[in-house]
Amino acid sequence: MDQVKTDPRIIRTRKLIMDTFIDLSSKKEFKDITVKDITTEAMINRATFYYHFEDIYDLLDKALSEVLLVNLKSEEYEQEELNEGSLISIFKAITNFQMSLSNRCHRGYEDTIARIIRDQLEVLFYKMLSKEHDAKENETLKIAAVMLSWGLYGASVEWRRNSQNVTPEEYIKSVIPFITKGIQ
Amino acid sequence: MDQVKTDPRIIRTRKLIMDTFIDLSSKKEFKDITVKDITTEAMINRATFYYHFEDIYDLLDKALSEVLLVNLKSEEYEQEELNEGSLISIFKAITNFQMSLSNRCHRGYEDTIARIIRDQLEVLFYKMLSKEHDAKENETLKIAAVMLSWGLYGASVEWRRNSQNVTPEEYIKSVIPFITKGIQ
DNA sequence: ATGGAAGTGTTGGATATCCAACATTTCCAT
DNA sequence: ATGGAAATGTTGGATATCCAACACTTCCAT
Repeated sequence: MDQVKTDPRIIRTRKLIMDTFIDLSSKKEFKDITVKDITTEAMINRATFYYHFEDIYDLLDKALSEVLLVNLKSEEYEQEELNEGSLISIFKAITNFQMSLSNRCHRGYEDTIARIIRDQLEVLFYKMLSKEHDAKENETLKIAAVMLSWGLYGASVEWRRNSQNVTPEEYIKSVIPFITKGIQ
Repeated sequence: MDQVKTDPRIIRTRKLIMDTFIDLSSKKEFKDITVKDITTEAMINRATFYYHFEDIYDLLDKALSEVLLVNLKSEEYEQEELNEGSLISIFKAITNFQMSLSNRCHRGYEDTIARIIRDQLEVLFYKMLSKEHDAKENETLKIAAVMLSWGLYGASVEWRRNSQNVTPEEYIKSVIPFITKGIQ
């Protein structure tokens, strides 16, 4: 996969920072977390933080992406077809992730988080679509991926707001034919 | 206390190595643990191991000392007098430590471990004795510390072998007058 | 408004850790 | 016994991390 393996110090330090950040996130709101908080708690130098991340928003971005990736178990999906089964489990992963976030007070950063989720979904959908379609449809596939990611994300927001009385699976299942077979 | 604070990287790495070692010790016998095992598990470079420890015996030495120190809560005792109360709790610490070790298969290394325990005790006793006696008795105090450490250690071995039906406290309590007031 | 305390990013030189390579020793199957 | 595989220590150069210092911004008590 990776031609050059990354220095173990880098893996160690990034994990330390991210874990500490996620840990702190469950105790404080994001806006009250400073870079110094993280670095002292993680026992790494503040300068080292800036060696790995541009700023604290960059960390938020990467930390959430990582957590979401775990939920999405991306490598597995990339092997799969884009059908009813995989769509349902992706949707469940999204709602799971959002529910887990809601315990961790990131109030005021919904926009950032939403963008991160959609970015991840878009990449994933694009990969899956590419496997089943010709390369010359490239631009079309990208747009399709964008629409799918916004669409599924929007559905998850709607579900969280109004429909938690039904399971995510039930919620999304009925509309899947419109995705796979089109609105006709 | 420490005039120069030690580099956080050193603290981090030593802890990683020691924790990994103690962890491995509960799964394998000491003689089957290699330096490579430890370093790969701890995700640090083998060369780094030799930067901190002479060899694996040096690690055993330092790791056990550290664990024992925690049991002895050394700083606290150093404040205290050498009387019935402190002797009892030190004895309890020793037996505690030995019982915790016996779960961790260090078979064949009793001698090394015994030496480490006695060394630690000797240092502690010497400090406590020095506080209550004149500096010019120095050499005598050192010998007394040696005898106390061997004596208490020996008692703990005996207790472990033959007398686990009584508590360590009961076991040692009766003989304490011989220590504090002499055999007369 | 103003000054000071705390947070942010950045820098250069010091130090710890990594890595690959090497010679040596230990182990053990044949 | 012998040869090869694995473990041990060691080394030099590359890289990540530390630290102290700096200029700059943000906040907020007076």
